[in-house]
Amino acid sequence: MGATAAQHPAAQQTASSVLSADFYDRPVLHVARELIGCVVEHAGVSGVIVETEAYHDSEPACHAFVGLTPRTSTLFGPPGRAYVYRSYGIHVLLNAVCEPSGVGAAVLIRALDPLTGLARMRARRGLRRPEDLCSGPGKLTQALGIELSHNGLDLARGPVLIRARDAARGEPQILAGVRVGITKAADLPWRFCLADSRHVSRPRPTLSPAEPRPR
DNA sequence: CATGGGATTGACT
DNA sequence: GTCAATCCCATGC
Repeated sequence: MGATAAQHPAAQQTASSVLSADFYDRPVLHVARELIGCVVEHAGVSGVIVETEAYHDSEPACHAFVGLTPRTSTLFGPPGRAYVYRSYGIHVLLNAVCEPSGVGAAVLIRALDPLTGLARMRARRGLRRPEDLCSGPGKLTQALGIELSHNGLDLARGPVLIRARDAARGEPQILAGVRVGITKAADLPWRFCLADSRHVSRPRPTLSPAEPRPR
């Protein structure tokens, strides 16, 4: 195969098809990168994923690092479910659970490019510029109406859905960098952003190509 | 049962 | 640039 990794079969579908569990049943870093360009939808409100981060129970920034507890049971459960939790007592964050049952891993959805339901997003977020509606993990759950009650639900069955990338648009240009807002394992370059997107969350950090060229 | 710490955001100096 | 809001949950007594 070429320098660009082959795409997972579950991602090679029409733009409207929902990603199935086997898409998520793979190394979380692969899923995090390939979720860029996919679409998150809830009740007709949707956006294109432009920023993700990977978390894995082998590193201390991941909630699952502490092992199986009531909180982490979703993370250790089957792939393709939503892991939704409250952050800083205020915000709700959405993740996609990855890797087989028994492994605690997930992709944090950090930013969307608003696609449909812009009026409802503005109603929930207040009048904002389009770049402010979904440019952060707490912002996008508010814009889409995602709540704690969605924790553990199947992302292939809804009400929160993730649809495959539109293959007709070609491979997205993806940059990698360190994760945002964590103190442990802060050096891992497990953040992925769509290059050139104006909808990425705040610090537009120093990012490097996700798939480095041979030297 | 008490405590401490966040995978953030928006308002303010 | 600084900082408070606010709640779930892991941990320890």
